[in-house]
Amino acid sequence: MNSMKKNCKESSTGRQITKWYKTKGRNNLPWRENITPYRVWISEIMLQQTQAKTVVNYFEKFISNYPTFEDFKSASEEDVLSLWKGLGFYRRARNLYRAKEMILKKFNGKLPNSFENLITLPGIGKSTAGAILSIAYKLPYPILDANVKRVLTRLFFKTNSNEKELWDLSSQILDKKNVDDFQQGIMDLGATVCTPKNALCGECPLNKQCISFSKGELPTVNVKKINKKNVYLEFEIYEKNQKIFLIKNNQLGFWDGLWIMPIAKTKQLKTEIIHKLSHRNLHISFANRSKDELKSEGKWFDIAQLSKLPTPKPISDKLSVYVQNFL
DNA sequence: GACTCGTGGAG
DNA sequence: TCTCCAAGAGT
Repeated sequence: MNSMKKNCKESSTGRQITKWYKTKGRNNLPWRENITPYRVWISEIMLQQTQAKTVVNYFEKFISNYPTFEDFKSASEEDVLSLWKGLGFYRRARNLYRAKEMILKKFNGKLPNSFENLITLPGIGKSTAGAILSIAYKLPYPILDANVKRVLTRLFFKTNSNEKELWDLSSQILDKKNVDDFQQGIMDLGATVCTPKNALCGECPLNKQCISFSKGELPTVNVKKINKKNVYLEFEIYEKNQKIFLIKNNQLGFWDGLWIMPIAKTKQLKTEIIHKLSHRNLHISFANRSKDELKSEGKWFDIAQLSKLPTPKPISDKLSVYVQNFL
């Protein structure tokens, strides 16, 4: 009896979110137009751990290259990485390629519409599967991204909440009859109203039932402390006849699959630039070398090719100097 | 279950 | 400048 009452109240919360979304949601996000499973899939992968604003340009560029799954079929891993250049978390791009190959081989070229099949695809976990099922197929599955987590922990005042509890809450408040709008709504609510700092509680449609709001206090969240390591890298620049020599990286433990310059085996700690990764601070320097010293396995690239080549940010920046001079 | 993967926005 | 943190998944 008690749980029935609870469910009733919670699904009304879901309807309030859906209602709020229809007038106050973000209505300028490209993946919300012309919704297809393919477009939802691409956007959801790009949006993992990445703010919507950052994704917009990458999504539009990707879609203009591959408007439909049919167009995407023949893309190579390198093609996908090129379109991912600068977006970060490049494993997503490689997994997107692998997933595409699996869809062709195992699912007859159609993105699955069942949870069990979706999560077998590389790069699609529980939350992304839930988003695809909800938004593309209108099936009531929960999602639990950073926005939903924040909204739920505050709404129900869950201090140091555990994942399972939040997944249960996410399932319970679902507006099953309007899952697509509801899911986008709860994410918008987290992104624009229930923000990490300076939340706009006065504008929140849930403020009357929000425990945190009534307490005038936010639940504590456990913050992971990251021990950042300093890494010193000297890149070797080989140039001849308007060409630059690069190697496909698989040795650093990050930037896998991207093209970089050969790395010098120097013990001298020099720093031209500091590039910050999520878990390391890279102290980077560059050294001009003559091609006689070249020993690495790699390829010479015309300078004209470099702008499209998948390279990590600091390498792209360095190479852009050559591109500028070349033009 | 802790750790790792990138880059940029925002305060 | 510095810190937090983002439509998470894989190992």
